[in-house]
Amino acid sequence: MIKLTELKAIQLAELFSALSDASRIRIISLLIGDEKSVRALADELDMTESAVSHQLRGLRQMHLVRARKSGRQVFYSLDDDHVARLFTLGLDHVQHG
Amino acid sequence: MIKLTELKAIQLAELFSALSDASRIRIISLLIGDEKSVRALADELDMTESAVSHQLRGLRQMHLVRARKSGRQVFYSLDDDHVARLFTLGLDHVQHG
DNA sequence: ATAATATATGAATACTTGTTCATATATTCA
DNA sequence: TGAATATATGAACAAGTATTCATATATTAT
Repeated sequence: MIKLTELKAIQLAELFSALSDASRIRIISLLIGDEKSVRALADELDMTESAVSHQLRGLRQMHLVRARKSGRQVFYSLDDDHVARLFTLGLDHVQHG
Repeated sequence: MIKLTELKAIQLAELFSALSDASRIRIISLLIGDEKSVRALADELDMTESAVSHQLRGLRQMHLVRARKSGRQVFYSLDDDHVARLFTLGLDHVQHG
């Protein structure tokens, strides 16, 4: 048993919420290893740039991705290695589930 | 970049969805290390047994918890160690975020 | 300055989800 | 058998969410 404050429980739930959508999961899978522009992501995901941009905002707010602006493009990458680790650990669970 | 089928993306999102609610996070935090009955969980969480039971069903379906019936009680525990690892990895991210 | 391109944002809508309440099932005890 | 206890389930409602569409901001090129 791990003692959690209500605040930490909410923050943890918010973190996992950020990963709880297939579009965001696919965005993260594309960002593992390199950075990509919004348009590149939208093309590969077959989503509108607007939808991708909305999702990226959520990921940014949870510090899962970071943005780097270059000219008129914005390149997104994973914010830290926790993200890829959560991703691959989750994938493990799904595969041996 | 990790190549994901759409099915796997959906399954991963479903896994994280199962962890995306503060009540379920608190349930899991209570189950790390030991098993607990539905009533014990409900008491500690200050939730109705019905609400806890509904949540446990979702966790069971995602293979995050398992049920052991003993008499008229049902004792729940974490299904495998992936769960606790996802939990503590998430907690890490929240704390050093 | 104007046009074109890349991204972000607000509002609206359709869809999903967590809880409550009432009820059902299962088990034990008298 | 009948009463009591523990858990599960279905329906319903409120609250949250992902996408679309229209529009806004920012940057570059002419």
